[in-house]
Amino acid sequence: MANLDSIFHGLADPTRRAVIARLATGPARVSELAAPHDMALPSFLKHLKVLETGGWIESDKAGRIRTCRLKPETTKAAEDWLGQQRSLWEGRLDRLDVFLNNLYDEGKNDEA
Amino acid sequence: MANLDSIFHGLADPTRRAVIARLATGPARVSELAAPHDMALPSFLKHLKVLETGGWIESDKAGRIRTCRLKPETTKAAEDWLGQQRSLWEGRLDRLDVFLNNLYDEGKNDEA
DNA sequence: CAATTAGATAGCCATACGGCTAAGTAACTT
DNA sequence: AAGTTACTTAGCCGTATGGCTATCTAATTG
Repeated sequence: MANLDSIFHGLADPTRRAVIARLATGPARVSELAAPHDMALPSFLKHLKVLETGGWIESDKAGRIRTCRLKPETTKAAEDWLGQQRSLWEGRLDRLDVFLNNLYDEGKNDEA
Repeated sequence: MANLDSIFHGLADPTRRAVIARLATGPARVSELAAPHDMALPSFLKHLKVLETGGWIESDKAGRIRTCRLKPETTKAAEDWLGQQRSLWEGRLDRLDVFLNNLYDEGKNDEA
């Protein structure tokens, strides 16, 4: 599995996110992926390379056609990391909740 | 809201992810955030700046102490984008499912 | 076989990134 | 008032990024 640095670096560019979104709907050849993007092919190929390094895509070549497809498990790695932060955060809210409930309970004790 | 480029760029570095993870457990001052990281303070401050640009953190200063806290809504922006790709992908699987079911139904027609 | 197509590679360029040191400022502490 | 603390700013340095053109190879097509 690619490391988180290269996974997130893959997402930090609109061209690359567009490629991922396109490939999420199914495989495509290089020229088809490149077509919507107003840049020279070698520039675009660098983006594909970054996506490959990040574990977002894989490809193989038949004749002169290279077909790329998404590796959707990489999405999971990214989502997992974000989810862990969320649970840290929500755990914190939980503890705040406990804290506030304790305050409330103490208030009730004061009333008694 | 920060754009997706800067949001994901914020995550593409281990120091910055560690800061986010730390802040997910609660606010902290700059020196406290910097302590675990073996780098000069100005280098570390650049990372904080990247996180601020990416909408991951905000801060304010009381006396000479700057306190940073997480902006957890930014996690949502990142998760939302990933979720959209997932639903594209899963939508594709759904359509594949429909396709396979159609094949199966046609098979039944052949039997009849 | 000649021409075209699909992609790959090499290398140039400007800017961004991620590290550093040195020096500055503002706020406590003594 | 002097010293220390907590950042802050300026600026240098090497590498990475993201764009380009020119050129190359391999596979089809005519």
